[in-house]
Amino acid sequence: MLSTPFSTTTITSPSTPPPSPETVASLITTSKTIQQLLQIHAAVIRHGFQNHPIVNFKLQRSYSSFNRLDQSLALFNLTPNPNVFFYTSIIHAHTAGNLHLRGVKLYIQMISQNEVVEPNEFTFSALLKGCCLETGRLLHPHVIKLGFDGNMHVRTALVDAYSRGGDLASARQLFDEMPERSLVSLTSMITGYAKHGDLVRARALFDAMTERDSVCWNVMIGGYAKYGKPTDALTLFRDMMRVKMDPDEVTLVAVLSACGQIGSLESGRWIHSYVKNNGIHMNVHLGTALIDMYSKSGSLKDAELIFNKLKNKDVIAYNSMITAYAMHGFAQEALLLFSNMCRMHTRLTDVSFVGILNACAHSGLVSIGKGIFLSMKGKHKIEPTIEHYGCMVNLLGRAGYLEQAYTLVKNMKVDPDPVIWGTLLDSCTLHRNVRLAEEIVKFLVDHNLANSGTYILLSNLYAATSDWAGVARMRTMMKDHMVHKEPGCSSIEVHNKVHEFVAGDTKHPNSEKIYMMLEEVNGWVKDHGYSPQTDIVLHDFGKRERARSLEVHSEKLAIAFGLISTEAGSSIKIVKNLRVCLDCHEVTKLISKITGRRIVVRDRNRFHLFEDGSCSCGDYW
DNA sequence: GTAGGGTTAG
Repeated sequence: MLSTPFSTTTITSPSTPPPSPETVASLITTSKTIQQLLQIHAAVIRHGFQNHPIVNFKLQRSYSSFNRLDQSLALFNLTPNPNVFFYTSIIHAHTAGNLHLRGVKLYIQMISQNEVVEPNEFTFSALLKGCCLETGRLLHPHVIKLGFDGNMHVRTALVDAYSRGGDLASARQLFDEMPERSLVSLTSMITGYAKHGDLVRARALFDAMTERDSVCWNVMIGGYAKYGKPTDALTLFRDMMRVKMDPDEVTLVAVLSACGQIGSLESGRWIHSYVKNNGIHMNVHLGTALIDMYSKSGSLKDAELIFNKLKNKDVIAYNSMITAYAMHGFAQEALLLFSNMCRMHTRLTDVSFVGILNACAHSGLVSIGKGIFLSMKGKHKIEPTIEHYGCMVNLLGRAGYLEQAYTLVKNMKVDPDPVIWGTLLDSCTLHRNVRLAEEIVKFLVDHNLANSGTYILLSNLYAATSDWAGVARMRTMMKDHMVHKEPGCSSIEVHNKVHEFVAGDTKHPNSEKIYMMLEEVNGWVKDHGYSPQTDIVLHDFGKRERARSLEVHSEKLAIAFGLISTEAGSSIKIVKNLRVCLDCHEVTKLISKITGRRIVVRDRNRFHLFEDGSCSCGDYW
């Protein structure tokens, strides 16, 4: 008791008169720790103030601020006839803790009990904060009926509820009909657009703002980062720095995510230095974002350094590190972290399993992977999603257990997606299993699920087994059922500028030189006895496809550009949106041997480090 | 004595 100002000076000293409730109330507000607050609370009871409305109110607020909702609610329940202040505050405590249903219940209680407590505009602000769309729609008529819809805070909270919930039309109408816009209401509307991927509308509002604070910058940058526009995110971040708006942790987390997507180690390191040089607190969000950035930019070592130093690591930080190990093919390290998490009784998430199953898949650890997959539902009570099935299909298929993989797909509880069928077909090609591939393709065609990739895969398989009649059949089928698949796209960063290539791309200013380099490369690899497999397949698949039959996979273009635009001997780093194909993988190995360059390719699934003719994945990916 | 906008992983 001696450590608190309360106990030493005011309450326990026998020589001074007992404190007034007002004095106690003001002491409560100044308490810095939960321990201090508990001591003050004890003294409150000792002095018989526990029924004092203001003292109880303040105690409740303080408990809420320390996230002690249990104590908060107990005080509320002890208070006879709580007024609108007390109701509003306890509702706010619940909604701030994501317990909106209980907040609404308290609201219903206040308006339906015998002696009705009239809610005010503050009550609705509290109720609407972070609520879901349904709750917002439910409360909206109440707001109108009581005449609070003209209040700036309430109106903004409504705009926010609709806009977060995805009813952007209603949000926009409320927003447009506001008597005046504020920075906060604008940000709320922008957040709605940004969260739901309408970055054009978000940006239009953002550009029209007359004042901007860090929050709205963060929303806009974060929107770009989230919706696969990392270069836009970085460009906007540079604009932010140019106008001397200081970035905070939230900004940097978004920017790091963008750096990771691009694989831009240089920009990522710059952000890391910015954190160090500007005394920005390394919280778990920022740490996790750095781990993610470093691992996706190819530096597993830096990711590990951050992870080991990071305080208060949560499950997300662990997941990121496991994913990092998986991406780089370090299954044993991933398994070690995974078992540490299990030992600490950390509540694992679905992402933990995506990470660890991928780690197993990349190393062919079939029985361990199977065991972990089974433990998901059994021990951890997590229902596998399509992604977990995807990992298992990859694990089983790559390792040659094709029938097991196919059975798993046929029996899983979720609908298979094109990616999972693609994975399965890939495995059939790898293991030359024409029969199963045909069965799968027939299934896909019958169910209207086939895309151009499906036919190309089967066609490749026929070609690989010299079944030219099969190749011809696929050409016809492709003409009849043309469905497009995601185009391959690779990027490379040279001198702080990202260059993007799609298959067959001729848009780059240096295109001519790039194709000349490619010719040279083709000559080299032929001299090394390699003949490309894919060229024979794509001859006359209709007009569009004919243009593409001359195509070169995007990573080859990126590598060729890397070869002509970087110094001899330096590493080349490529980021690709799809998985690297067998042909490109073989060719890249040869290029690394012939040129003596290290070539790092990050594909959709993992890293490949090509060095002196071999790849870190051990040809297993 | 009570209110409105932003955060990470596949």
